[in-house]
Amino acid sequence: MTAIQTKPRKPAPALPLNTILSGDCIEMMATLPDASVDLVFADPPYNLQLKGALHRPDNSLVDAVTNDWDQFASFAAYDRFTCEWLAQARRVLKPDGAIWVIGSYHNIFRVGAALQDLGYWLLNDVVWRKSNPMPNFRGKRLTNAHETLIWASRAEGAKYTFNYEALKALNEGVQMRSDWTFPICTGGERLKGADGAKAHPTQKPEALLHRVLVATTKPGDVVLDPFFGTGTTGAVAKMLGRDWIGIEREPDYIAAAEARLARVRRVDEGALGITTPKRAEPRVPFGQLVERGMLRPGEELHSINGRHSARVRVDGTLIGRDVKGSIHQVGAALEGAPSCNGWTYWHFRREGQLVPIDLLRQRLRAEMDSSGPN
Amino acid sequence: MTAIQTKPRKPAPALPLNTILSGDCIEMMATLPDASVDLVFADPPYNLQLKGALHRPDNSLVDAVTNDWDQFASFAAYDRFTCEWLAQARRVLKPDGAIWVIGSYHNIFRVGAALQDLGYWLLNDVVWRKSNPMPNFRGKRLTNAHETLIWASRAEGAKYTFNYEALKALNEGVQMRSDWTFPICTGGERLKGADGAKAHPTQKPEALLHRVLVATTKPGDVVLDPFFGTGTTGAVAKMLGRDWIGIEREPDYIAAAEARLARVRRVDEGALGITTPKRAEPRVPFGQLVERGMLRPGEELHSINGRHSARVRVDGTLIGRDVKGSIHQVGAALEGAPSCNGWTYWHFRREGQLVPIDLLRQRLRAEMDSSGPN
DNA sequence: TAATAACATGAATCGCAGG
DNA sequence: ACCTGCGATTCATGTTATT
Repeated sequence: MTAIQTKPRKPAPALPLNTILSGDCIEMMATLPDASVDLVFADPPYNLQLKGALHRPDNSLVDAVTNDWDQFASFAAYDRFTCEWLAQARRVLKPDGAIWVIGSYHNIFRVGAALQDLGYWLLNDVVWRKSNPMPNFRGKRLTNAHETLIWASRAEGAKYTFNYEALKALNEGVQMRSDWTFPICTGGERLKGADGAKAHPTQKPEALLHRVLVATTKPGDVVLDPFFGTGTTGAVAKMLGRDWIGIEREPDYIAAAEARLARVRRVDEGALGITTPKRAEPRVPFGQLVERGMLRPGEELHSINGRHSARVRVDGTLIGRDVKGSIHQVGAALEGAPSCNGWTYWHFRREGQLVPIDLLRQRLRAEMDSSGPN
Repeated sequence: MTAIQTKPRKPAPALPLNTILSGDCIEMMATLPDASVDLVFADPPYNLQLKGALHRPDNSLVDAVTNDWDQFASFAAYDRFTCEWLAQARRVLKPDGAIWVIGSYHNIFRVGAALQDLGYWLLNDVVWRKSNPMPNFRGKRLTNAHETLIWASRAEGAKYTFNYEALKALNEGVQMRSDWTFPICTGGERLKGADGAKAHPTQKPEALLHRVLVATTKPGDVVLDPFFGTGTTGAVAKMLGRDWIGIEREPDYIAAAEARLARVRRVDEGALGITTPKRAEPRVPFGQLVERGMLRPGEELHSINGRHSARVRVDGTLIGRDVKGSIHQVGAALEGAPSCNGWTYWHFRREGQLVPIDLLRQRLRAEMDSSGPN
């Protein structure tokens, strides 16, 4: 496009990329422009209602979440807070953006219902199975060995990023499921303060964020984390070549996150590549195979199951029993199916063997690659 | 207590034990006395919002849940229905009773929030991991491979039954976790109509009910299922020596359930012991080593013979000289071999030594083992 | 009859580019 | 914005048909 824009819009305020905004998440999100962020990842307060201190069987004290940022007067107050930050997040999201929220049974049902009420469209709920959860010391319930993540698009029918092939590759060629197993964040990955105490009570493992970001963002996307904590989201985003914005209220967490992020290196460019779907490959019209002499007009093609056949016409259509049309249309008609991928359905005979016509398409694409785009 | 009751209450109506009540679950629960039931197990409509037909890649049609009973006009209508039946269930429960509700991401967040709003006290959410879920045929989301159960007591501070030791025994001596793995209900267990079609679209596996009832009821307890369907709850309750009450609206489901229940025998006392087969070693996707930071994206791997190398990408694939793909594919391509075991072929460098990546897999398996089979 | 291949199916919110 | 038509997409398990 070279046309001059006659009605220039007010320039959008610049995004504070790769910085931590200090303050309340609702107020700070309000300073961000509409439709500016590709992904929100949020680990909100869990609204835990622990009555007293919790002790292990040996009487040692469990360092539970009792910080005052996690106390809410009632479900109603928690719902109000949840709806406010989720509404801001939705405003800030691009139309094709998406959100992840992680929680436990204490809060995730309120979060999920709020997402639905605000018009988000749920795509999956995902279970993080902890390979090393804290046991239930009292033996009064099941070991709480998982947390739940919700993945939602901005609205019903909206597009969203999902790197299907990359996740399939991560899972050794089998479709990725909705239950993911990772250990909790311990050892060297766990940030400690000067006194050796953990810097944040609920630091998430980087492996979890790695999978979330590889699954639902592209390099260069902007990822917003309104409950940044000690910056796991930012650290993994930086490593994976994504831009990030963090919002955090506690100065101690901000300091820990900034020190952490300064140490993170982006991975090499070549390692950022992911397995890509066929869809991205250039479309090859079937007629080209005929024009290029890879198939003769009049040549007979056979269905994959050997039950049907059709002949190639000079214009790249097929003619079968009472049917004419594209390779897809004729295949669908003969099978009585709603649709058919003619490329994998039809085969031609070479030296007694049945060979799928898709092989010819691949050969053509290889030629196009070596001769550059046309 | 031996004191004579001076104001005798109207004698409670007798409980219709071990029968199916025909009708709407809210109306029928209203006929049951207060505080008369030990456990409610409920599998309510999920309110799926399916738009069009779905076909498998082989063009066969997926037999989806399109029954009228799963249709609701809006979230508000669904919430109203949910709160009404949950309120009746709470009235009918004994003070120390408990409830289980199963659902998917379509409805479980509304159910969980309603439970909390009505005064139930959540004890655990439990994930049913399906070992053989239906795949995502279009590759647009994660395979929806689990459903969620919520276990709640009648009120905060109320007592409830939890057979901790029995569940620990079921789990080979390790505390039972909140994620349970079972196959979906197929084969001989799945009830079929005269036409061979499934009698109910969403029949639950008996193994799931077995664990629920062993965990949270005692022999002789009364179990109420307000969405009885074809009677899985009743069948397992009868087998385990619990009393049951079913409520169901559809005459066809009632007929199927009654025929089924007539065939069920209570197990002999002491016959409950089971032997569990030794598990195969869990499959570990190579991508997990990357997500978990055991290998860096961009890190170089070397072939066992030192002749070839390749770099790790963020999605767990390798990129070598003109080849991309899994550790096995790239190894095979570089060697010109038909196949290759990437786990033993590829090595990484640590302190000058070449170490096989299989060592990292073994480390990961050790972690997974410690979390129990479930 | 045994081994093997082919077929069937499960609570699913399952396109998208180009004209 | 609507409409047309290409063409991408599946895992585990149980049952039936075939060799």
